Amino acid sequence: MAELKSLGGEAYLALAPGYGPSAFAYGAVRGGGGGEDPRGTYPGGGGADFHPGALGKSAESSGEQSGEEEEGFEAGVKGGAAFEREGKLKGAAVGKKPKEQRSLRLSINARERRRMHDLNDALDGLRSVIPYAHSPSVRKLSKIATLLLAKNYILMQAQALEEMRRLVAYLNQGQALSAPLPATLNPFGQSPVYPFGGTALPGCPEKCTAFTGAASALCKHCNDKP
DNA sequence: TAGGCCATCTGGTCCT
DNA sequence: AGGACCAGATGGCCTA
Repeated sequence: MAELKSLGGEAYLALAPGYGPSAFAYGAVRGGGGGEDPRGTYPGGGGADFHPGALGKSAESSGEQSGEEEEGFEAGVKGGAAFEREGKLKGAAVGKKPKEQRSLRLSINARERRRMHDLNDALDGLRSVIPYAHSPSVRKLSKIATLLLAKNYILMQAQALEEMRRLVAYLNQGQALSAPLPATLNPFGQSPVYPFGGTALPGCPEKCTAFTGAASALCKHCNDKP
């Protein structure tokens, strides 16, 4: 659970029942024992999971990797078996020769694989911007956990942004900062602690630079300065 | 061994 | 007709 502390902003970490605790345990417990994801990375996945078993199947059945459609093709363990059982294709393939049907089916399979790989790439991209622990010792977020965390993270950021806007609006009213902010406007507590860890600069009485280190376009005092 | 997660295959549906 | 998208089925791998 240690790595969970590095996540910060715990509000967005609250996952739906069934995913939150399990997701935590997944990352903490499994990752803690572990090292790198033993499953590795699938080819072309851009860092996404690679399933050894899937690789075997993929390498054997994938047109992408074995010379697209055919010859080296071996029916997949499941779908392939079903395909063999069916021995036919519905829809567009109806009326085509078996070899053409097979070629078409393999083409469709390859497209679907690419589509899913693209989807996984996108999920990896999403994981990369979610501030959960990224160390090798932490297990990668599952797909569902990634989506739920992303959703909560977005909500949290939106809420934080709204708080900041209200705070800036309050400061722009020209009221002295020495007076404690109303509770509703001071999410950071009684002391003048600012979200970005900056220190108020003496130049601006409104201390707006404390937030960004630069004069704020939203601060009337900064804007009034020559 | 059960449960979770995942990759792949497949057929159906919708859209261009 | 062909491609994209989707959901169900299947089986492999890993962890508790």
